[in-house]
Amino acid sequence: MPLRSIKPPHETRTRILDAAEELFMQHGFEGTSMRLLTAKAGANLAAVNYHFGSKDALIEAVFRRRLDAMNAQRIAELDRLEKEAGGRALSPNAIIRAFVGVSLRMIEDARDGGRNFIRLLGRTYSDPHKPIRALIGQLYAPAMARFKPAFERALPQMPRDELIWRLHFMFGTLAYTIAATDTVHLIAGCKPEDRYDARLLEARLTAFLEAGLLAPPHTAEDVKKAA
Amino acid sequence: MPLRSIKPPHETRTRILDAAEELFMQHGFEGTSMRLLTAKAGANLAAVNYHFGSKDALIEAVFRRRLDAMNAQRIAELDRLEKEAGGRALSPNAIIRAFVGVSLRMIEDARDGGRNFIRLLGRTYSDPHKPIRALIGQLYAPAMARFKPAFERALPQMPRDELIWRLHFMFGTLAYTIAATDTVHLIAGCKPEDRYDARLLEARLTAFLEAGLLAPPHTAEDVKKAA
DNA sequence: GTCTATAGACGGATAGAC
DNA sequence: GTCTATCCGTCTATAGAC
Repeated sequence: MPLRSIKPPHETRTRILDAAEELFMQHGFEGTSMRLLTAKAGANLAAVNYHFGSKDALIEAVFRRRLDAMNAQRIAELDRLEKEAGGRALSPNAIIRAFVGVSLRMIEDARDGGRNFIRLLGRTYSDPHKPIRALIGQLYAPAMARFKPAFERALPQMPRDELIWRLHFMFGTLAYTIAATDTVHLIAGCKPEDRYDARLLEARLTAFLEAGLLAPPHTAEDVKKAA
Repeated sequence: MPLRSIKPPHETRTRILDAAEELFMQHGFEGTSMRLLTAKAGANLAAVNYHFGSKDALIEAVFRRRLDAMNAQRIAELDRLEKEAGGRALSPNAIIRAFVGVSLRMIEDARDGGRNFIRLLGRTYSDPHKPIRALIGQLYAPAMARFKPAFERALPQMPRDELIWRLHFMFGTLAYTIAATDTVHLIAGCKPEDRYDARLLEARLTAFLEAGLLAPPHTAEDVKKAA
């Protein structure tokens, strides 16, 4: 058995990606220097350029590593549900769970750093930087193309533009929840005990999102009241 | 009438704050240099340190300028509603509108730059940087202290921990909505026409939030399903 | 209050030895 | 693949003239 270097748990490339997830989450992309990052990864400063080419390419690699797998998991889950249902339409509740469950379960995944990534992802949704937006949009496209028709089928009576906005709101609630779950104390005054119990959080969030998705449509009067 | 400098519409201090809102929104705090910022403001590089002391102090001033007024407006609106209602409890719908309306109306306010601030605010909610979090929490505290009891009174039957989570979700939906309203096309595939009609957006968002707030509580079975 | 000039630290990226 | 050394640009902040 060959001697292994002192460095692992993982290879340099992997350690850099792990460090990047944590530091980008904490300090943002521009606020994270390659010096700090490589130091945290136990790698040399030049290693980022050797393995990824540039800082920007590293950022892209960070998202590709996880998002493709996450969205594949969502689609597989939806496939499974539809197969189980035979020809019957799925409930909105089940479709919501298939989407949000993947993210929420990662909150608990402290072992391999999924928790860092999911929080990074949550804060990146509200980053207006164009290349980032384009990348995120591209990586989500397959899942969106699969879930939107599923919701349309589950809610055939809902106007399409209303549905789009409600999916948008749901997406936003999820994004904020995964980015800022540890700020509930802003509202509570103290931290609830269950904040990292993914199953309880999924039940709470799904109840909220399902009700919002199925809300009665707004009326012309509601629009007038908003003056 | 004395000759005015070529520089105004506003004073240097104001122009710096306006430029800061726009650039911080676009590039984040760390991604915005004082060189670019003062250039955009038509001011000298040294002006930031003269007027604010440091970059960090400028960041704080950017939030103080708007948030105190916004939250005072929210509280005044709630005062007015309660006075109108005499002793009767307010509807959750009305309380929600009093809170979200202030933010949503600013989305349309391109004239004095409120739109830039509101988008900056939306993305700052998911910034984990501790001093920023502390500042935001501090500036929101008076409004939170006023709105939480109002919701509790409107929903006396709802368990307190459930209410806290639902307020948290509502806060998050609003944050994402104001930060990323121009990304609906991610879901839609094309941009809806009404994205900047504040009244329509308020009606849509309020319908969603009210339903989520009033959702039936999750059951023990829901938690089990989330495995 | 506004300017120029500059200090002094830090940024990403690369060349070239091993 | 990994290292050291270094180029060169940018950063915040300040000193001091006007």
